[in-house]
Amino acid sequence: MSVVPTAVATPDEHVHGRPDKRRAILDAAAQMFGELGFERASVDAIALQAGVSKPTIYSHFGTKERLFRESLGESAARLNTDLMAAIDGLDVTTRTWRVALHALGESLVACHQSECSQSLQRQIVAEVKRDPELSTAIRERASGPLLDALATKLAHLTDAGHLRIKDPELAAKQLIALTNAEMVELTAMGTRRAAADDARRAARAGVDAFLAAYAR
Amino acid sequence: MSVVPTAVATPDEHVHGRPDKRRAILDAAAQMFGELGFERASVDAIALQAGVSKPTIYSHFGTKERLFRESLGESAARLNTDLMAAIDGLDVTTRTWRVALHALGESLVACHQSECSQSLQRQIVAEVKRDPELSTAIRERASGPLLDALATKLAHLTDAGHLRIKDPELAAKQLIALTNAEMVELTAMGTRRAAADDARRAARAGVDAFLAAYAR
Amino acid sequence: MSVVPTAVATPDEHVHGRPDKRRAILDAAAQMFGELGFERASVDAIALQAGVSKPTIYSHFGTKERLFRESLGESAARLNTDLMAAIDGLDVTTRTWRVALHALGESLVACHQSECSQSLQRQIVAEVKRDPELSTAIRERASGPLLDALATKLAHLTDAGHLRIKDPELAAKQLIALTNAEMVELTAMGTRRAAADDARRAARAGVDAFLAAYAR
Amino acid sequence: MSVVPTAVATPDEHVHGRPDKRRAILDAAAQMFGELGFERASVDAIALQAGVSKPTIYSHFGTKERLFRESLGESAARLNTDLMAAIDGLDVTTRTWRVALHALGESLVACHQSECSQSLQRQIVAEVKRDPELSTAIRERASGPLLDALATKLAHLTDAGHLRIKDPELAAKQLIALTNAEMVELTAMGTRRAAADDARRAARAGVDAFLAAYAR
DNA sequence: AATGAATGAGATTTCATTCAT
DNA sequence: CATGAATGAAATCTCATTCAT
Repeated sequence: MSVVPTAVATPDEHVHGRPDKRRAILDAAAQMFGELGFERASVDAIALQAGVSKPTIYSHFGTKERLFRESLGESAARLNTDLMAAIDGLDVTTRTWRVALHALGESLVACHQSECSQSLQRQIVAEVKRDPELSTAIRERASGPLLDALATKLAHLTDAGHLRIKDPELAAKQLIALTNAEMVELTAMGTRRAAADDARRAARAGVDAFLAAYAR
Repeated sequence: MSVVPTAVATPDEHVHGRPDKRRAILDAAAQMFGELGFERASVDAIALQAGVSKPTIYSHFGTKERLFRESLGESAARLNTDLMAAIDGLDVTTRTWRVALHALGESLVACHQSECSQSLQRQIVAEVKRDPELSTAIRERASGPLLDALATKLAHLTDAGHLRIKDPELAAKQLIALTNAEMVELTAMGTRRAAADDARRAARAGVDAFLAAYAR
Repeated sequence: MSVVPTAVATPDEHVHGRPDKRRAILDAAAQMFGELGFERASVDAIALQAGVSKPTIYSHFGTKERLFRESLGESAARLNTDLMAAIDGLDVTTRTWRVALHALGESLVACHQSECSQSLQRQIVAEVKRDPELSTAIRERASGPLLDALATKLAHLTDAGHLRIKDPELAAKQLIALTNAEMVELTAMGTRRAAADDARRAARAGVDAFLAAYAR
Repeated sequence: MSVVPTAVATPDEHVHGRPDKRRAILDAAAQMFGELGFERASVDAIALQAGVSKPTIYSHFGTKERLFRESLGESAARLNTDLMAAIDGLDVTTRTWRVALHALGESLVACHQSECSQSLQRQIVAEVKRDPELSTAIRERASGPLLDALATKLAHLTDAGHLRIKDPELAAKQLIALTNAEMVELTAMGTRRAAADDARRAARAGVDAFLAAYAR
């Protein structure tokens, strides 16, 4: 059902070939797809970059399309790990929860403008119309869990009496939207990294607005 | 300096060819590029769709790349017109400014999920890395004016004592971010249109959060 | 019968259009064909260079092929004029006929490495297989008359008791062959001009060999 | 440095692909380029003639241009082999050296009007302006060695007291020029083969003139 | 008579994919 | 299992040539 293959979730059982070749291919694919997009990244170039032959790629992944999906799945998983780490780090019990929320905002912004996230976003947006399941896959693997975790934290903050939130899931989406509100411009649509100061200020401004709306 | 050619701004002076063929080509290009993206949309297909021959396209636009840019420029201009109309419609003087702001939010959401906007966004995000000037061009033609106009309106609302906004430009970005916060999920990343009700509710929720943060 | 059209021989009666346009086209054609050859010289480029529109070219010459032939015809005629002038200048009656013959050799070499001659040769050799009549046309317009005139002069020198030649036509060919013997290398196959000194020395060496063979 | 690739000099080490396909491609290329020239010979036609697919050609040679160069290199090498064989066959020690020199003249003429030589000449002259290095390459591979070998032979004949030659290199060029003096006309600029008798007579006439100039 | 505009045909080149070894 | 070699299909772009004005 999920587009992202099981092999990503359980990389121990290798479907095909030596795992190191598989790794090399996926790394090369992530790089090439990230830089050039699905169409412009040629299987030849990926094979060259990975140091394997083209048929090896095909024996492992069957199709350029499937290789692409697996590559995206990996990137999404990696990004998700980073984001979840940032959210898990939010301590809602301390009195300094506001500071912690600001720190979380900065982490979200940092993740958002990471090379991994930017290229992932580019690839998905570019190809999602051709393969709408990508949307589902990514939501299940990255956005969904992220929002859930964040919503849970916000609910806790509400329970603790710090915030006044009725729909935590909605609030989570709004928090993310607010922290990223300035990033489109600062990163020139994902073309370049924003200066560290600018990113921090943008995150702070987003969290501030969020607090203005929801703090008790 | 601007990537978007002058012909878009002043469509009266036809650069080349009979204007109707040029129109047909641009329409076909907008459709094909919108559906398939730059790479997968072939010039052959565009020519077929436009009912002209391939060389006609090349004699008008010289390059697939240039045709793409002109097509994007047109879409951006069209989208900009719609958005500006929505913003200009916001009456900040009446006592019912809250109602008006909610209506504006709905308009923004409607524009955002219009086919034109969605496909424009797809195309830009997909190709901006290859041609970073696209980012500048679009900001100058669409996002920039839109944000300026919206910021001005918000400043007026602040002047009128309704809102409490220090940085209107930032607030404008946040308002847009908030109204769109749920749209990514509702449109499945721009893959489908949201139900009218859902869109309205999303817009309302965004404006409500905005008001919670900034209403005096 | 002749490939080269009458219009070249009698440029007064213009077949089509104003003669100045015709001139401009032929000049542009000579230049483009000379630089790029028949295939690579596009009619577009010739029209641009001539400052006329493409249909004008077609209304004057009907076909790229015919334009090419007329252009070659003109070049051949021009080259022939130069060569005939050089040969006519040979005074066989004076006692200094050896000096005159050396001067003639130098003239032949000079003509041979003129831009006109080189490009003419390139074009003919390149296209003669596709259109063998070119060979006939050029022989009739340039090589033939040249050889005849030169043979006549050599016959006169024989009559005057200076040379001992049985077959003047053959001797004429040999004289030309000898003066050009070194030119292939000196001009790098017509790619560049030889230094004036080298050209003169080559001509002298050729005439010397000719005299060694045929002087009484 | 040399345009002609090493693969021609050392055809044992195959650069790419199975050697037989490479051979078939080069044979087809030699034929098509020889008949039609660089521009008019399409890669499609060469692939068809060779019985391979177009991408195979590109995987072997990378570019039409490179295929052309390799093809020319082979032709030049083949022609050089023939010419060197003819020259090596000249026995300068016997009393019948005059007969041998006439035989050599006939061989030179025969080589000159061979299909290989004619088409090689056509191709080089046609393309040398676009790629002047062709001139160097051919001189190094064919004309140069030929002239050297011939000059050496002529020097030997001078040493043996048969000829009186100061500059053997120059004399070699002149001998070739003289034997070919009539061939331009006899072959109609390389369009057709001369009758055997005519070719023999032309060779004889050229050698006779040479002897008249240089025999002691 | 001259032109802007249009086109059918064909050029080179690249790509994802599959055999045979 | 991995690969070198091969290919069908399709891409962008150019050209000589012709209408309609």
